[in-house]
Amino acid sequence: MKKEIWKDNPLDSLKTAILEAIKTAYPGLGYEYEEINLDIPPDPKMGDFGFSCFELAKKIRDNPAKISNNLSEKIKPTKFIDKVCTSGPFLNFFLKNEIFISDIINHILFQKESYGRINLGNGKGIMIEYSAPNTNKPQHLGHVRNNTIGMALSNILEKAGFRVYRVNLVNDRGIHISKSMIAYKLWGNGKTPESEGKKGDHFVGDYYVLFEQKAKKDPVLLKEAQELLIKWENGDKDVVNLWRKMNNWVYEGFDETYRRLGCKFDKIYYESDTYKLGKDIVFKALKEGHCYKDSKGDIVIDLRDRGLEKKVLLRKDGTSVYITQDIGTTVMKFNDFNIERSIFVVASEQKYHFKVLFNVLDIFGYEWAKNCFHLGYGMVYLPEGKMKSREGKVVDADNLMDELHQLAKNEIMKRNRNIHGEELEKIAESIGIGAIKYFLLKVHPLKDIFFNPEESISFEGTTGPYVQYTHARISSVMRMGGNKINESPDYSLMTTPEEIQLSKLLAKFPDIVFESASSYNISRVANYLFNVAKAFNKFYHDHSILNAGNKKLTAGRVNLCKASLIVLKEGLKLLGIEPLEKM
RNA sequence: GCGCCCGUAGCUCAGUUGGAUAGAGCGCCGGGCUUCGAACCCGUAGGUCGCAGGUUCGAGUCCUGCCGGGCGCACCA
Repeated sequence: MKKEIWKDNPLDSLKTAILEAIKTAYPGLGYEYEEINLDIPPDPKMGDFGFSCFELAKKIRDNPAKISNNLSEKIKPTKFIDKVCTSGPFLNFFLKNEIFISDIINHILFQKESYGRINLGNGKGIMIEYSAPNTNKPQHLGHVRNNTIGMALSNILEKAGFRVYRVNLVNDRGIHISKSMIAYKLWGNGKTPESEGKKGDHFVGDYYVLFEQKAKKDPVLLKEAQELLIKWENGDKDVVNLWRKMNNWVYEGFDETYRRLGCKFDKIYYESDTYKLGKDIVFKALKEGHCYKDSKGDIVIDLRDRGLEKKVLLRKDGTSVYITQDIGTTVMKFNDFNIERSIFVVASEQKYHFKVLFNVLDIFGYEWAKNCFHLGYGMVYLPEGKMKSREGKVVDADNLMDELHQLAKNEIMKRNRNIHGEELEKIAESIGIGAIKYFLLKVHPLKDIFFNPEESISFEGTTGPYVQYTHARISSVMRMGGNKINESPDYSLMTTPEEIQLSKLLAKFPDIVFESASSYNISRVANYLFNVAKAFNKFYHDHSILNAGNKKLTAGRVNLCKASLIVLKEGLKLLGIEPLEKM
């Protein structure tokens, strides 16, 4: 972490002043810029920003209160710092508000959409694999969480200065695919998604569910599915053709779901392609002695000295297992792209699998194996428990989006906002999908989510629509006259707690991007945006902007609105939620 | 049984990487639109941070042990 990362941070001069005071007071002490962390004191009466001296006390082996006192004498008021005072071990700063406000607003208005960009990544390549659907069923709420996290993380890392590559890995082969194929062969009667007027992934998914129902009573069906899989592996023409036809139906369905969610990929990997490379690599590793053939004939690797178990890498009949394909895919990723790090966004239930995978790759001699990271997010549960595709017990992604679209539409019409026709549909879509995304993103990715359809997604409080509403509200003020202000602002007139609080929060945006990107915690951005929106709404409620009674004050407040608009817009874009001008 | 994750207000969640008096939203009760968007704002009530120890100036946060919930531990992907 080098200083250049923070170049864009408006609080830079405060941090620099503290560092210089430390260097003057304690020469030779190795204290670094990035160790300086600013707090916000519990009460504004105590100061605008604070620095605690406990860390220093540890290094110097002295009383933190004494250090704080000592430092306070070394820091003189600057154009920026009004007053320094101590409160025990805390060194508190009062800023010259008009300078602070004018600095931060000017900074944001100058930076525009690049405000918040930091240099954490320094242009380094990073890959994010997300979504990874199976081609035997439509996507459900769990996939939506995955897609939403994957997109947001990609955007945030991009903002943090990484070169991000988004990829998908489609699980298009295996016994589960054979099951829907068998069901279609037996009961499909030549129907197609077109003939039934159904989305392709739903059409295929119905046969998968049908198979599971029938297979309960007729075990022969499972055998048929297994035989079909072997035929597929042997390249049987009819089987491969049917496989291709049904997968294409599914892809057409997925395209529609991805379009609505806004999923974009630089490349899509198919396991039907990558498993072959995986096999080659395992055979090579066998020759090199990294793994061995056990008494049954399976190729096995022994990971017990790494605290793991033995793991089969290839079946005795030469067919691949799950990990074989992932070995191939991961090697292919590092061959295809110039990346330093590879992130796998996959549900946390697969934690062990990835631990094994990364260890195997490490043993095989790939130095980049230590740069693979599994971002395992928590499960999504329904009130009745875990979602189960094979029983059809899921919250379907497409239905959910339709439902929220409709709810949003009702809300708009209730407010009678002169929004009609195509525009109404477009805005309802943005709000509905924004609500879903925000609902999933505001929770820490590691935590499980319990989804209650009746109460989970609302349009009030800590929600996507609340943030979007604030954005639309500011946009409206701009339309109503904000954009036509020519007067130059006088920031010394902006002295209220609401104006100061909002400005302080806007100044935190680059810090939030940093924290979110370095910990892969997308919920930080979501919660920060809520705080910004809340601070804006409070400010808006308490103070008049266009009718402030003083043109220079109006100009200042309009600029504060513009700066807030930029932060909200950039923040929403990071989350993959569309900022709206009207709603 | 073994391994990993999670326990914070009635419910859903934050908690700036160990810092000042633990915060929001929803819900309940009450208040605020002839004035820039009320999908908004304000107030009241609500807590043994699962329990018990430990580490230190300081623990919701770190270590240990319990309790409760989840997820893994296949030639399924």
